[in-house]
Amino acid sequence: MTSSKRPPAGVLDRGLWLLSQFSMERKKLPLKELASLSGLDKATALRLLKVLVDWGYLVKNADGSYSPGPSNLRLASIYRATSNTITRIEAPIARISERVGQTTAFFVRSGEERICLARDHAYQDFRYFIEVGGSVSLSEGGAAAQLLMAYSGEAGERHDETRGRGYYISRGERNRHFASVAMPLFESDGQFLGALTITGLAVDLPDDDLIGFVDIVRAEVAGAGLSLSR
Amino acid sequence: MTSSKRPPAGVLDRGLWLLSQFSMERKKLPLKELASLSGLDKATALRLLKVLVDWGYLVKNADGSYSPGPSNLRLASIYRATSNTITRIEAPIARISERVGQTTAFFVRSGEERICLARDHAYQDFRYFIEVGGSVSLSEGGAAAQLLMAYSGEAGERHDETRGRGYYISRGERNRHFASVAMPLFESDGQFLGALTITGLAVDLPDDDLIGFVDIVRAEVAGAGLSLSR
DNA sequence: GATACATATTTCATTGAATGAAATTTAGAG
DNA sequence: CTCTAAATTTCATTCAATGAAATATGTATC
Repeated sequence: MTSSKRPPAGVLDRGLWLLSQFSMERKKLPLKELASLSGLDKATALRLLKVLVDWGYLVKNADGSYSPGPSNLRLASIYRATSNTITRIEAPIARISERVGQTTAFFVRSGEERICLARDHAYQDFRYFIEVGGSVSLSEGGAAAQLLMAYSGEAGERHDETRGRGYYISRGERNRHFASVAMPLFESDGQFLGALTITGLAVDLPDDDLIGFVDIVRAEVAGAGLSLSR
Repeated sequence: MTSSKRPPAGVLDRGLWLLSQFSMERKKLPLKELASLSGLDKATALRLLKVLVDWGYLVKNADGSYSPGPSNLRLASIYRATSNTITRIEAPIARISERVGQTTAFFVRSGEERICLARDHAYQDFRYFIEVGGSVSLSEGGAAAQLLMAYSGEAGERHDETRGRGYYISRGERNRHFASVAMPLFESDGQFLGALTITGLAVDLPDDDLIGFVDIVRAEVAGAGLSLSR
């Protein structure tokens, strides 16, 4: 298992690059694997890992493998406290999912990933996991990813279309049986914040229904001083 | 405002050192302040900050200041998913706080800090905040901090006593009107996990009550395969 | 309990990335 | 528009980072 990408140059970049190797699918990784996944020499990786463990961003498990550590909770809780977006979006999300009877979630772009900042607590389909903090590569699609790309300056005809339309509908793009509609969310001053999505079983959701959701969302987020266009 | 401590040497250490400057009290910091707090040259700090922003561990606000970014949520959610301690302790915590009618929380040591991994949802006193992810320096006391020091190999008569006693009671140590009892939590194989604390208004909680809580906790955590001694 | 294999850790001479003082630019206040 | 403070860029010097090789540790296998 060799690395898919070349490792970055700087030491701090390399440390964070190591952290980026962890995911919900790869929660625990031994040195060997971290070295090969990251493309770093194992001695180099080992030195960086020591530092990350010292600071609590990773922990070294009894079996010698590494996994994310408690310091991440610390920063996450500060992040949550500063992000007024999260606090403001939670109430609208609850009302939207109530009204449409489907899963509602909010995503932001971070680098080449999309991260879930909030989701409703009501509709948990075991076939379709969305966790707060969960992230997937933008290239792995989904409505949220397409929308985030379109509204964060990505060029291309497909993205032009999305921007013109003001929403993006996907059917089975990321998860075979599901359909989603994603909408851009803007601060009152016009700043782009992220993507709000409504997802449910494809068989329950013809395109017309998904398009109809847009108006519901527009109405609900307005109460929090947010809008779907600049 | 000059730095209290000398900055570490390695680049990765320095990057994480910068991250450690943020806290619930200092959620947003401009370059100037980060440089002086960390003791790093502002050019050096700026370069490191760029990297941290690129990876989403910090965000640069409109006013030029920095604060923790969404990538921390990503790692925090992986951490939460790997930490079976958190999942196992949540149910006992809920039952304990129910039985004793006070705030119950669980803390681990990370470096020179104590981080809250879990707390009950029942007793939220606005004068006594404990947030999941919240952290304070071990030196700033509190029962949890004293207990974590005693059980993570710290030397000293005070810590010997705590280890001998098997719990630590504080009255107004960290927060004037409150009293707490902290107990060590062990994995079934004897591994020390962290400190479980029960906190409430000092006037409601004579020492005898606090000591009585120990047996309740012992009984409740046993159900999750945890114990209060090796 | 000895042997072999795989993974983790340490070492150290070489190299190139990190450094920070100074110069320059940008932004806000008056 | 001018002044001041903060942010950013530059670049010659230096010191921390590097990684190949040697060594150690752990764990299956016979």
